[in-house]
Amino acid sequence: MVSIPVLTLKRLPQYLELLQQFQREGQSHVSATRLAEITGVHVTQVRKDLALTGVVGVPKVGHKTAELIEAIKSFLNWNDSSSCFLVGAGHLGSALLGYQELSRKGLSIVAAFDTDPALSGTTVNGVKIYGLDRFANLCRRLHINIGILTVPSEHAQATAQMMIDNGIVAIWNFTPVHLDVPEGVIVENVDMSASLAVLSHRLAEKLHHETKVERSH
Amino acid sequence: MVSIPVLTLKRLPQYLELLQQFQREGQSHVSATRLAEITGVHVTQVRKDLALTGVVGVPKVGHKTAELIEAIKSFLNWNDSSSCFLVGAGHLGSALLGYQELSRKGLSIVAAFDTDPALSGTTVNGVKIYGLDRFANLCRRLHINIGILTVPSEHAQATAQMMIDNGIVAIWNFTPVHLDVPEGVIVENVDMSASLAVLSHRLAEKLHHETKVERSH
DNA sequence: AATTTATCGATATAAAAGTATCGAATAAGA
DNA sequence: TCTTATTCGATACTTTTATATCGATAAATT
Ligand SMILES: NC(=O)c1ccc[n+]([C@@H]2O[C@H](COP(=O)([O-])OP(=O)(O)OC[C@H]3O[C@@H](n4cnc5c(N)ncnc54)[C@H](O)[C@@H]3O)[C@@H](O)[C@H]2O)c1
Ligand SMILES: NC(=O)c1ccc[n+]([C@@H]2O[C@H](COP(=O)([O-])OP(=O)(O)OC[C@H]3O[C@@H](n4cnc5c(N)ncnc54)[C@H](O)[C@@H]3O)[C@@H](O)[C@H]2O)c1
Repeated sequence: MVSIPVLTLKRLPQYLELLQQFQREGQSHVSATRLAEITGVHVTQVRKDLALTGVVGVPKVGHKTAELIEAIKSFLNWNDSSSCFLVGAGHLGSALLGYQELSRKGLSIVAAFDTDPALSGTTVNGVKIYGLDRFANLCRRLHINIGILTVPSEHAQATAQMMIDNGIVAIWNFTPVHLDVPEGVIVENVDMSASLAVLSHRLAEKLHHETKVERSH
Repeated sequence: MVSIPVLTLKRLPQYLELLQQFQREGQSHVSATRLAEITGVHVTQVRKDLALTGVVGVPKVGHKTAELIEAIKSFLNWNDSSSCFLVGAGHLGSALLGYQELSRKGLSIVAAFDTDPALSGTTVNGVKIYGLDRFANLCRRLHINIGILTVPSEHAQATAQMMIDNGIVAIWNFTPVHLDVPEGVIVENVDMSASLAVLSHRLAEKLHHETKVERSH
């Protein structure tokens, strides 16, 4: 089996976003050239990425927008939605509970869990919040295999372990903690710090450079 | 000037997180070997990454934890905090306003902006929310050059443009929209969709594989 | 004091990702 | 109908990133 480059996987949602916009605008066809121009990704790269989803384009016209959207969605398994649990309904957790788009990306949060007794029993955006004591039972009964981790950093590892112990095999980790998990368990980190690091360094570089240029005049 | 690999920049916060944990545990020294073991990054890679920050280690003992922390922070410019504005104080926006750690990563949100009149004048976690009409004036007066973008997708491009028009040169973009900006403006996307895409595909792959194995018995 | 061991840091090799080139296909215009 | 322009998709090439190797160095051990 050909393994898909991670970077391709990461670019696909970007194409998808654009394609959906094009579709709303009523454009029936889109060329790789066009996608490349807008995203800044090299044309050849776009072609390679799209090729992996199995679509074929026609010369001079490109790809059928609808077909391409379907291809990407089905490739990412974003067509039918997977149920998942969220643990840690704090600032970030409740933002995610209120994030409508998730369902369009194949993810449906069916329940949330929090240690805070004040939150227990409440509902955020239609999702009920339970105490942690309910986790094991519900998780096994509903055969949940995706967990969203938004607890404070110091509880990240223990919470991840609890998830795994109850059958969760994929963790979407929003904490900056590196999770130590058994082989076979998928951990995907949403690394805001990483992104901020790039921003900070780039900006510092830019400002520093500008100061130098100014001085030299 | 040697340009720093993006991937190095993205790994640095991960090391930093670990180092700070080690420091709390009272470990005065850390070796690249150790960091490699925990993060899963190859030792040689860790060494190269650290080397870029200018630190030097000593054989057999590694690096001084405190020194390494300082080196990374100063390299990322996370020592002194930059002021920034946040636009779009909705679900995600207010989560970020409540995110204490930001200040430890060199970022200080000094004001937020939202079109919703109900939010105008309120305070979230000590940060005041203003109407958009106040943006231009405040932005210029305070010489803000970083903007956090958390408005609904359909307003992303226009809001980004407004930021740029008022002197913002770096945008931390949480929307899935590809922003079209003038040269010189830094855009850093926090791409949750990208991350989710990797998770979804990996999981689908894993589950599919397991089903196949089961069947073959 | 000599030896072992763990680690560093430099250099070399390998793998992955990105970019360029080119022929083939197809629609639109001459 | 023939030509031209545009796009596709395959292959070759380049650059970047990751991994392996190796000598040097400093602490710990004999
Ligand atoms: N807030 C943000 O915008 C943001 C951004 C990036 C990363 N993060 C990360 O996300 C994580 C959560 O951040 P936050 O700002 O939402 O924190 P928070 O304190 O607002 O929310 C954490 C929630 O988890 C609950 N909780 C605590 N221990 C728990 C446990 N063991 N099991 C279940 N629930 C538990 C708390 O009651 C609270 O409701 C942190 O690791 C943070 O670094 C947050
Ligand atoms: N909620 C999440 O967890 C989450 C996760 C990932 C990405 N995002 C992205 O972040 C963006 C915001 O998501 P959200 O869930 O916070 O949405 P939201 O609707 O909860 O919040 C948006 C806020 O922006 C304000 N707003 C609207 N137009 C504005 C304008 N022109 N200028 C200033 N403010 C304006 C609204 O009043 C609202 O308060 C979206 O693009 C979404 O895709 C959200």
